[in-house]
Amino acid sequence: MTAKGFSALPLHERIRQDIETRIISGTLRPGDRIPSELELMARYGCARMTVNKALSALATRGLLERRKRAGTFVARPRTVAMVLDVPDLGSAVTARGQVYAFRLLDRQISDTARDRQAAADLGDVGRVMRLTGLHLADGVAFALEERLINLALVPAIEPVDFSTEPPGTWLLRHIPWTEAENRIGALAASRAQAKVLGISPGDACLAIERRTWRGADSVTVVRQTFVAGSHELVARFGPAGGSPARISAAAAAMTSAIGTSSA
Amino acid sequence: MTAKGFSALPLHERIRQDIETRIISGTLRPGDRIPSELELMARYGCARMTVNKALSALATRGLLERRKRAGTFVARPRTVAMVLDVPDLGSAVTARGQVYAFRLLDRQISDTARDRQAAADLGDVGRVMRLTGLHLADGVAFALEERLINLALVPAIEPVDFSTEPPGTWLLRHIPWTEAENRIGALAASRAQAKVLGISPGDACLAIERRTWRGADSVTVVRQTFVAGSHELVARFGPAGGSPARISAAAAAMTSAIGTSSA
DNA sequence: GCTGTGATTATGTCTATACATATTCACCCG
DNA sequence: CGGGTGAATATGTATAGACATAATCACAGC
Repeated sequence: MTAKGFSALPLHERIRQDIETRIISGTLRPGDRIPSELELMARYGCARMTVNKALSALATRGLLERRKRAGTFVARPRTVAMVLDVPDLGSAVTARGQVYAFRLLDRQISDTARDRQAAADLGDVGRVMRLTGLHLADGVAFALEERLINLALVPAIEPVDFSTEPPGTWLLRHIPWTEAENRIGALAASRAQAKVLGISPGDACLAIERRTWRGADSVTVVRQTFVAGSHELVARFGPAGGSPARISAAAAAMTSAIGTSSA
Repeated sequence: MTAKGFSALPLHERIRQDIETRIISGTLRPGDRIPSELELMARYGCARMTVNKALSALATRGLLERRKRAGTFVARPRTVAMVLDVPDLGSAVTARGQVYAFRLLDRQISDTARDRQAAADLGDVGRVMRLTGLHLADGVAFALEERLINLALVPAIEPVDFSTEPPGTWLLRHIPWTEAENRIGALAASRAQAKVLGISPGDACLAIERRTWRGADSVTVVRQTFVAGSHELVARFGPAGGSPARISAAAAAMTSAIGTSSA
């Protein structure tokens, strides 16, 4: 693009966009070799470090592949790693203009020596806290949360009252973690789940299981069950700097060609 | 000085990891100001450009915020960004030791001038191809795929026979894209969806809608509907360089404390 | 013909320097 | 006392050169 007539952009950025444009437009095809840094440095009339900065950025983004001695090549797209935004539930609800609340349903202190399930989830860590609660938007339950917390690692949470702040937010603000894993799937609501969520048994739900570690120790394991349609996860891959405006314009749901979902 | 310790990683990478570790572990908290490039350059005993490379990388990743004259600050996290692996379905099935196959159910050529739904999904792009097909593992259907393809951008796909390669894989191998977005949710199977997937209407399904762009143009929009339990997405945040071995050991499912799901 | 080895080459990293740019801070003037 | 102005400061960009590293290519020797 570079709609700016002046050289508003730094040089390495213009070089990057120039090459990126050639890849996107198909002038450069996957597997093609692009000129060496020395050649590009002559072509753009700049130092090699400047060319290097542009090419390195494109390589980091996966558009180029660089091999020593061989040269720089347009990458062949393979499996893709996208960035998944995992928002705080309270913030997400508030951002939609609704009132968020968390209601604690149950709270128990257990021990991995007696509680085999907790031991399977957190490892043999000793005392654990088991929480069950509901996430509400405008007073309506949309997600059920079941959580295990390693009390040896987070003793300060034992006396906390979660009426003002849900446990996830409390942990996020108080306990740093070094690793986390989300598993995302779908399930049919059990009878008990359906009852507290106000839906029917067997109804579709989105299930997210999140585990966090601090170094080698498990901090918490949480399973959140969302009523279908109440929550959506968005993962992106694209130019640095966030989502283009186009995406929101194209957000109309794709209606099923098979199921003319009449309801 | 520049004591070349025999570390495998380059210096700017070690500096980056050092600072990143302090942020993630909480030693550096959101809003904290970190030392200036001049101070860090003295502390690490290197040139400013080396420190700059490390800090710029962290700023690009959103972990730091840099303001001229003011300094460099730990960014306040809005959402937690995790890395979501989006594997090729065929590879994923094969990796589990099953036989993968794709069966094309329907194929139509349409036009956004007449097909308002296609126009809503891809924009006013002219001719489009609409595909419907099934993904099979060991001969059993586990996912339904409904796809729209912008033929103006991908004319070469029009004569392709998808008996050997599903359309997603074909596109991945032939068409580079610059942006992609996944939306992940749950839904109840419609009557028609249930029929082709061999499940009952209303059964829980995991729904993934993926859009890809090349520059400003839509390439394809695809909606995949997975039978609940047949497919799981995994997103991670952790030390750079892949998944720790521990995760596979901790993969035991967390049984619901509420719903003693007897089936 | 095959293999190993060394020269060649392109990228990777790092340094030292210079100037540009944006903000903040302190000071001076009205 | 308030506001404008210039100096100080931290980052942003760019350069030129140096050495490191890895992969390839060509050639010599078996």
